Amino acid sequence: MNVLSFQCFYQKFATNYHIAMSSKIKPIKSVSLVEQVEQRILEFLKENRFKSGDSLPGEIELAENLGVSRNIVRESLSRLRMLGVVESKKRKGMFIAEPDILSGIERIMDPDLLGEEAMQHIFELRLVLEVGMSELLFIRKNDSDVDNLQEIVDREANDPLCKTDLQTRLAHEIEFHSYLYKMSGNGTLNRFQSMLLPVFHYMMQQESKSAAQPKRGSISHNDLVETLRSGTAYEFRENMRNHLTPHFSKLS
Amino acid sequence: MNVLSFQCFYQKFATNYHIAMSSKIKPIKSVSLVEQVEQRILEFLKENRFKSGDSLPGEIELAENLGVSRNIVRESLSRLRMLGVVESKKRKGMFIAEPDILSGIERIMDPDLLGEEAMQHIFELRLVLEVGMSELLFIRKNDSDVDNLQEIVDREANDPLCKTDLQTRLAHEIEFHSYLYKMSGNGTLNRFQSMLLPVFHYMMQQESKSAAQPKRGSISHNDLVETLRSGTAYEFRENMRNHLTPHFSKLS
DNA sequence: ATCTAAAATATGTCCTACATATAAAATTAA
DNA sequence: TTAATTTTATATGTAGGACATATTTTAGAT
Repeated sequence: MNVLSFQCFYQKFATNYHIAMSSKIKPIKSVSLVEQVEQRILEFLKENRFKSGDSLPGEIELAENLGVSRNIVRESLSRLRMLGVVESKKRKGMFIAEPDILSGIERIMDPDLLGEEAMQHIFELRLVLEVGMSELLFIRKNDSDVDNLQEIVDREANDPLCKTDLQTRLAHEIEFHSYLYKMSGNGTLNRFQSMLLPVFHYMMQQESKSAAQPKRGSISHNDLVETLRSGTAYEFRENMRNHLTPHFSKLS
Repeated sequence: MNVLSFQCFYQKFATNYHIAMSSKIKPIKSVSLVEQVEQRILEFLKENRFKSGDSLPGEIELAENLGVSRNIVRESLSRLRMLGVVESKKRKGMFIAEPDILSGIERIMDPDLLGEEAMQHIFELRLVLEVGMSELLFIRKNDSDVDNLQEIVDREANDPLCKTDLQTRLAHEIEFHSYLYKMSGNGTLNRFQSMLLPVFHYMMQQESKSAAQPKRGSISHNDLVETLRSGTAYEFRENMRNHLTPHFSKLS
């Protein structure tokens, strides 16, 4: 299917150059043309429900009908391309694609970019996810998963550096928990966790630096594996909560 | 602090117009200049740790030193602006800002844009969050929160339409659960949930359409409020899990 | 009919010019 | 001298034209 008739889409955009503000006070931030066009295109794509693969009008046609320069349209499309909403091929044109929920997050999930508050939120989010994830794990776990997890735990237990080196301990910690996300069978959740690692790593170091008490919960990784093998989702949830107690106890 | 000395940043970018592929096979997707520049700028911002508010070089200077046109730089910066990594003022130039983790998601969280798999992942994610959220609620709840929640539940119980109209039932359902996120004290989590609503709404309608059995768990909203008032985080977690049983039971 | 070469086309990139807003400087008024 | 006002300088915002590049389609040759 090809996208035709953009009439409703184009309506009176070319005439209204500036944002309309009938009787209201002037807004603080005047929205740039790029943002307006971006929103306009997004709304259009939402209203008419295009299938992935449908083709869009060319940039020039869009620009002419919207009454803006091709540059503006290109900047808007560049943003949508980043989000995965559209794709473009050299001579074919632009197509609808299925957006990637995490493509935006992926770019900015970094301790050197995010603020302290955002990182705190993310760290809490991680705790929430790991406790709430239990049900998914029990629905989708299989024997080889548990075996692999057991192997990870054994490697950790036999690593002599684990007692002394924080980095080593962190690496094992991350490997274990990462595998849980993988087992969840939820690709988005799994990818999110892997993106979250730098922030997680940063927060853990901060934590160990300030408190100087890397006290662990009474539930070990090994206990968790055992619960996963022969326990219930309900038990695993509470054990995970217990395992994460050192982190929960720092919240306020 | 002003950003000076971009030497390391600019290094041999102007010379290498195309991506280097020394001995490897040609990649499937040749990365566009915009993406390269976007990545380069992001890396630069990560490596040197700028405070929010630091000023960046102007577009023209960036373009010249990177060996690309101003258009390319502008498209890249437009993306970063969308993510909230940078902000720009008319005569001042561009500044570092604290990125918004959810700005990308906000734009695409729509049933008409996302694919079925993505929506399934998001729906599962919602279940995970609400079960895992319990601890945050008990850490941050206060009396007025519980009262407000009780009021929401009472309104639901006294709404006669609740028995017959699916939309009404959904509205109450959403109001209740939304308030829980608000109570979590985690702004990012709360905003995420509000963005998630359209997808949630869509999935619930799909569910009620297919199964025609809107059977509820044995735990009601009223039970959850009571648990929140005088129970423990542990009890609330399990009650919430029970409340969501109709949804969990459809997973595979 | 098959393979090959040329043309057509939409995106990708570059360039120049001007519009616009606003901080900073210069000027005038009190 | 100080305060208010006007002017100027500057970086982003927008416009439009030109060419590069890749790839589909068409035309042509074997």
